[in-house]
Amino acid sequence: MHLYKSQPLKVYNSLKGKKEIFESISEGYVGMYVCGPTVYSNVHLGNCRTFMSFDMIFRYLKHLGYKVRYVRNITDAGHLENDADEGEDKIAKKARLERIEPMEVVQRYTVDFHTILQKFNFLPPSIEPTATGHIIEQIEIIKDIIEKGFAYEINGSVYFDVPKFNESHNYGKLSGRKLEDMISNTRELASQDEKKSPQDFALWKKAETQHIMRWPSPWGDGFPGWHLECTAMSTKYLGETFDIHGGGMDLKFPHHECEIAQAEASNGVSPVKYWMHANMLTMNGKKMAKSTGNNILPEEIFTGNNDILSKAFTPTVVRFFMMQAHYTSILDLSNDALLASEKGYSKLMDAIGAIDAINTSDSSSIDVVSWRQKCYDAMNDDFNSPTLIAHLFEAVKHINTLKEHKATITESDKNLLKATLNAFIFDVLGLENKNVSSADNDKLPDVVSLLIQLRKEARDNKDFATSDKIRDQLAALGIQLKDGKDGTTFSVS
RNA sequence: GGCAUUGUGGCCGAGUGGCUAGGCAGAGCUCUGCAAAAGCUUGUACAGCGGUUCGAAUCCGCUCGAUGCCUCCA
Repeated sequence: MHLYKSQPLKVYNSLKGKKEIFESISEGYVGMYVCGPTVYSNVHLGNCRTFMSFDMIFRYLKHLGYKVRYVRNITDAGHLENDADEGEDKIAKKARLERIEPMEVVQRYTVDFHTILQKFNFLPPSIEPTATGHIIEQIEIIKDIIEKGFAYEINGSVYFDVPKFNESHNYGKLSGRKLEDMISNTRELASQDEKKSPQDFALWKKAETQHIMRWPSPWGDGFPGWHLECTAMSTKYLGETFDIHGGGMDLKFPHHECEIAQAEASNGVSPVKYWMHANMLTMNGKKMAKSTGNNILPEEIFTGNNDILSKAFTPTVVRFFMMQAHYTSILDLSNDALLASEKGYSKLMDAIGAIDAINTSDSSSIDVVSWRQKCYDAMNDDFNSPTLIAHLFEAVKHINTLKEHKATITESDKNLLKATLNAFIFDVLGLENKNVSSADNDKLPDVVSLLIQLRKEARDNKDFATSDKIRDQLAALGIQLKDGKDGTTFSVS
């Protein structure tokens, strides 16, 4: 019944720097935590790629039969500007600039985040907790860490004592850094820093009087450090040790390194069995940055409203484009790449739509069973979606060959082929079928069939002026007719 | 400067120590009333320079380039 028993999965563990056989801590169950967005502006397309990678991973784990608890947080406090005036909270800053309440900022961009993800056909996580909803838990962890001697309070703020922690633990094991190197590479700053060591990081920050996002604590009014929320929420919902922790490559250090330190200091055990990091998205070969203008919002792709694009692209085409690269590779977005993906996606959907009409035989000239296993092998190899897609196009070729009666397939193989394609394309990759007509135009197939019939009659009478008129005018409406061995089909673009 | 990831044919992108990735674009053929679609055929790719090896794009070293990070603090 459970596929995971027959389909051994390997994942690349950033902590070890190699692929490992995936064995969940509790058989049949997977706990997965992914660092969610800081909701102070519209969700970045690069962020979407990270979350989409983990959406696909979530989907495949579920497909394998695991019961997955997927926790993805919303950071609505504590994430400070690192290059701004005074280390202001990103959300508080936005609120100040727009003269609205911080929670209005949070609400606006949380809604934006959910809207975009829905367009991309994301599955909702099992739990989507917020940092502000877990202040009490965070304070408890800080108390615990202080008690164990790995943190100190000074002037109403609490800092994690990294050198102390490093004496008995390994700070830097995830990012491959050594504390000594970090110390020698740190610029000497003017010594007004209240931290004992530049490597120390804040668990709790004292709120200055003008700081509006503040909570009471044993150390006075303040707010939690950014790294702490993830430790608090992952521990609360997934336990002291859980299976998978994911996030963007950019969070590896310091964020994830600090999470490990906090959890080990507090619980005495390493929090995560498999660390997984998704790689970055670039555009036209360069990093995406608002400052250089080399940046694009998801909505601008859906509308085509951006200078680098020649047209609009649907969310599912963008999703297909992203799935064509491995999640650990840098992916480069460009108009040409999206155009190529759009055509490939179309071809895939046309094949899906053509399966039902295929005639079956007593024997198969296609080995569907081993093809299916190749699809699983690809996904089992650290979620290799691009290789999976290569295999899906093999199936496309098979389907088209069958359509031309140049191959044969049995009824059961045909059903297996169809079920496998549906499972991987829609359940695992999360693509949506554009050929499935919506309620608004569900009469379209009948109408087009009528026109196809009229065109056939015209062609039979050698009235090519009429037949071409039907074909060309439908094409102008975005409906393409395709003449095949068994008559004419159509697709809508 | 340090750490990490990375550099594949016109474009996007997999992969392995010796055996086809795949998609898009291009070329030829088949089919077709003509197209389109589809099928078949077609590409002296693996940043550069050394090394290991019978053999490396795949392992090692160096060089060059790309991407991320270098800590809540000016």
